[in-house]
Formats: sequence, structure tokens, C-alpha cells
Amino acid sequence: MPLQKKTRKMINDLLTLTLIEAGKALYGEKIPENIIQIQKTRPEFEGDLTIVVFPLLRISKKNPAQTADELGKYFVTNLENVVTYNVIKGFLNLTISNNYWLNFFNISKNQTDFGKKEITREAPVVIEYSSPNTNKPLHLGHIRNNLLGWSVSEILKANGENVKKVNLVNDRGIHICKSMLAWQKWGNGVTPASASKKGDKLVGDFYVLFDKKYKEEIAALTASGMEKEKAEKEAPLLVEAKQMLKKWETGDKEVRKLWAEMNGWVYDGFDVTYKRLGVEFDKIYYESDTYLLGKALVEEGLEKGVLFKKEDGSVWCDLSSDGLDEKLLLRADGTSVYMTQDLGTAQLRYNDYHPRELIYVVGNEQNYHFEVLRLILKKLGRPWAENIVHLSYGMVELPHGKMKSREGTVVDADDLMDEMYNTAKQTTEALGKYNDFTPVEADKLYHMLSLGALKYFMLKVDPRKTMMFNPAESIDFNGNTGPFIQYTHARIRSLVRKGKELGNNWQSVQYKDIEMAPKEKSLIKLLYDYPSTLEQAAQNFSPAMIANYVYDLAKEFNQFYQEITILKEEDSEKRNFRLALSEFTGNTIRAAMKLLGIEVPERM
RNA sequence: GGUCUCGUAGCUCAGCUGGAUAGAGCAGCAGCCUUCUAAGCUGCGGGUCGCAGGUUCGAGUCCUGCCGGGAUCACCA
Repeated sequence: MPLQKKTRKMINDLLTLTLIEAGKALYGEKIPENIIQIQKTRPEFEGDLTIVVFPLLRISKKNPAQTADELGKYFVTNLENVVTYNVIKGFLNLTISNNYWLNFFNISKNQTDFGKKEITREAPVVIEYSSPNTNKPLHLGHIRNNLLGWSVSEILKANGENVKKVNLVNDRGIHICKSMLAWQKWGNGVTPASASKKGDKLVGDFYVLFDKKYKEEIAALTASGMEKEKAEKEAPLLVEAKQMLKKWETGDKEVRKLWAEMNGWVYDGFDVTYKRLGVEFDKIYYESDTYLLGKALVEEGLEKGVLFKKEDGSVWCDLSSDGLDEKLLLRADGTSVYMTQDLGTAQLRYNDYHPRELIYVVGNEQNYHFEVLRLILKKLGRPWAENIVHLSYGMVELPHGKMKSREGTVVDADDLMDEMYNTAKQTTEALGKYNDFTPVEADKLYHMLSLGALKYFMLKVDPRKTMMFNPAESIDFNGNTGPFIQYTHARIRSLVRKGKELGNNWQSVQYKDIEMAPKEKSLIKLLYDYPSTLEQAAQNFSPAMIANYVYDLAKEFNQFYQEITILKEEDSEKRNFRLALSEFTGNTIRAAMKLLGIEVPERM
């Protein structure tokens, strides 16, 4: 951990080293690194960085004010980057020289990969996300999943990881048989083409239809005197669906053919949604390919004696020594369950990549599942089970409560994006902006803004937390939103264009001894934080940290822009400096937004 | 009931390994476009950080208990 901290901030390292020196010089004792606390100076005080002296008192054996004062003097005389200091209570506020910040600025401003790290690690990080079922279209919950998975992948890449994005499609099981059966019975041969409907929507409709007819059957059976539980099990439709699943498992040609066809429709539909959302995968796994491997693992477990068979033939894993229950792995009839398939998928993925980390972006409702998955793999003698990370994100709630397909409160992914698009269009038109855009340009902008709003809204919240999705708020384009940041970028690009038109040339200049206004300095200091923010976001798998950072940056820039003249500044060095600062800020905004999967416009 | 998790302004959220007077946005009110894009900026009001103890020089942050919400404990996935 201290190592991580070390690489984070150059100036912090310098201060830490000097403080340790100071401890020896002034008090004859080595200050342990873990009690050194350096933080940003609060804006209401003078200074850039602050050392908290309370923990140091046991070494100085003096009161806080005196200790801080002695240390402050030491810093000023021994570290050229520290120009002055002040002491308030137990806090030593240090002011760092302008040239330190300017030096950072000169080095970084033209870097196209500012903040990023080279890919140095060979062993990949495999990240699974999306993981749809093929019986229903993608909805709001999937959107959070997809955006998180995508963004975390990008953040890890930017931190030097060799990332492989994978999807696991749950393409087999009773659910898809239900859709198939309903299509056979009531579909009249309809296809996505003949119905002019996205394939995932069409198949989803038949899933809903099955449920409706099934409920009718149950109602009829209970009306004729059957008990509800029995009716639920014996309704002819369900029995038929189960038979179909059996046929599927035995490889019945007709069933397999229909299955392949209908899943194909769904994939075509998913592709459209994925493309629009801007997510993609390096590899797609299908459970129909992995469940057999899962079964093989269960056999292995039986041979090794870590699993056991009950009298009815079902296979279990005893986890009571781990404080959990027994877990079923194969049904009495020999068919596999979710866990069986996931064991197989994990093994396959390990074989494919030998990853140093296996990340699963899956909702927190499956925390138990992943705990068990890890345990069973360990019992099966797979040491890499330790490398499984469950990126457990919180549910998305609506103002009325949880999304429930049965109650029609599901927010469909495609519909949501359509709505956002229309809002972007209306908002832009209402503001009367850029009527000179061609239809193609306008379409591109609306697409960018609508997705920017949606993605930013979803990603700015800590992934682990349950989040509230209020449609009315999510389409807001003011304040802490994606479009606000996109707007800031467009403003900067406008400045850059005009700056060039006016013949300014700021890029090759090295800036020294410039007297900085507070807003200029605070902007540079914020830019200085970007690399460490990126590192923290990767450590925490948290796009929210990037989102909050880039919002702060945009806000800071807007204040700077409001307060300080740029193009009309008469001193050319200052003018160039401000243009360079603006461009650097714009580039950082663009890079950070890219990690969230959000594009930024040149004009808006 | 067991396990896990969350509780910060009217609403949605920040608050890094414990540090200074807890911050944004939205909503409300009041200002700022003859000057670089007003999707912006400035100001005002709004809080016993669920409650009670504890550890500490110092707790929104760590520990314990309680209250309240959520998830999970399937021969569903």
C-alpha cells in the first residue's frame, strides 16, 4: 500500500522524504511513513499542501504550533519547491513555488497520453459484463452493467492493464424454451423482418405471451379445484416447455434449429443496442458451450471426494464448514444448474487467458453466488479461484420502486436512448444553437449529447451503491451532467480555434516565472491530480471517481473562463499561457470522458 | 430468523488510508450577456451526517448495540 501511495504524487514524495529528513535533523528520530499525512490545503487557507502535525508530536515532544513552525522553517530552507509556510492550529500549510507547477505544466501539456500508463503486464485481466438472457430485451439494469463494464475496462487499460472484455450469454435453459413454445403455438411464422421489429423485442414478446397464457392455465386449473402449487407445476404449457428443454439437451434437431434461429434474432437485436450504447467485447461465451465443461468439473469433484451424491442422484457441495449451506450442483435428473455452468465458464476462461484477475460485473443480488463459486473452485483445487473479483454493483431503482417486468415498470434500453435523443434535439433547438449544422452533424451531436447525459448520469454514482433513476432528472442537461462537461469542452475548442485564427502559437512555448492568478493556479493543480485520480479509479473499479473529477475540472475551468480574459489579453505570453492551459484542460476533459465512454463535441 | 449491505440538505449524490468551519447539482429566491458559446457564472436560504454508546489529541469516516431500508439464504438464472 505505501508503494502505491509513493507512485501517486511526485510532490507528496518529495515532501515525505524531506519530512523524514527533518525528523532526523530536528528531533533525532525517524518518522515512520505511515503517520505522515499530507493533504491538499483547504481553499480558505493560504498554501497548496498541508502537513498534519498532530501525529508527529510524539516525535517532536513539543506542542503543535512549535512543531509545525520548526518543520515549516526546515522545508523552506531545505526544499526549493517550498517557498513559504504558515501554521494554523496543528496544520502546517506549505506554499509550493509557481515554477514547480509550471514545470509540471510544461512537461504534461502536450502529452497525448497524459495520466496513462504503458501496458507492462502480460497476464491479462478478464472482465465479464453484460451477461444477458436471450429471452428479453436489454433494460435499464443492463445499461448500468454495460456502462460500468465498459468504463472499468477502459480505466484499467489506461492504467497499464492488458484487458480482455468478455460477455457470457445465457442462451439455454427453460426461459428460452418458453419463448420458443409460444412462438410455435401463436407466432404464425412471424419473423423480425415480417413484423419489422427488433429480434430481441419480438422474442421478448413471446416470453411475455407465454407467461400470460401460463397464468390463464393456472387460473383455469385452480378454478376447477386444483391446488395452486400443483397447478403451477402441472400446467400443460410448463410441462411442454420442460419437454422441449429435455429435447434440447438430447440434441433434437428441430428444437435446436428453432433455438438457433430465435437466438439469432435476439443477437441481431442486441447488436443494435450494444452498438448504440458503444460497448463491445473481445470474446463472447455461450452457456450452451460451457455447461458441459461444468458437468465435467462436477464429475471431477465427485472423484476427488469434495462433492457428494444424494440418494436421488443429485450432486451437492457441503459448505457448512465455511458457514454456508449445502449447494446443489446437478439435479437428480442430471441436468445442470446456474452454478454448474458458471464453474465451467470460469474454467474455460482460465484456460483461454490464464488471467491475473477475473472480474465479474454482476449485480449485488448475486453476492452469495460468487462467494460459493469461489469456494467450490478452491475445493476443486483451482488456486486461481483467488483471482476472482466480483464487481458487485447496486441495483437501479425507479421512483416507484424496483423494476418489475410483470408490472410493466421496466425501462427499455432502446426506448430510453430514443427519449434521450429527442430531449437532446429539443433542448438544442430551443436554445437556438447552430442552425448551420447539416442534418448529419446535428444527428451526430444529438447522439453524443443524449448518450453523454445518460452515461454520465449512470456512472457518476459509486458503483457499489443502489442508485435512483428518475427519468425527469436524468435528462437534465444543466449542472452536474454530461452535457455540462461536453459544453465546457466545446467552449474550449472554440477558444482554441479562434486563438489559432488570430495567429497565436502557444504549444511549443515553455512557460516560466509567470505570475498566476488564483484560478489559473487552481486549474493547474487540478490537472496535476488527474493521474492519481486515474490510479485510484482503477484500484477501486470506480468510474464515479473519474466522473466526479472531470466535473470538478469542468467547473473549475468555467470559473477561470468567466473570471479571466484569454483572447483579448494584451500580454502575449499570458495570452499564450492561458490558451495552452485551456487546451490542456480540454484534452484532459476529452480523455477522462472517453474513459466513461462519452464523446465530446467540437461545437455545441 | 442467519448472513451481507446501505442510512449525509426537500430531492439526487460527493466526501481518498480518521484531520481544520461537512461539499456539489437539482428545486426556491436574487443578480450577471454592446466583451472569448448564458447548456455558463455569482450570491442567499437550507444539516443534531438514522439514534445511543465506545476507541482517539481529533469520528460523517473505525468498533458495539439499537432503529429504518435493501439484497440474499431455490432441483430460478
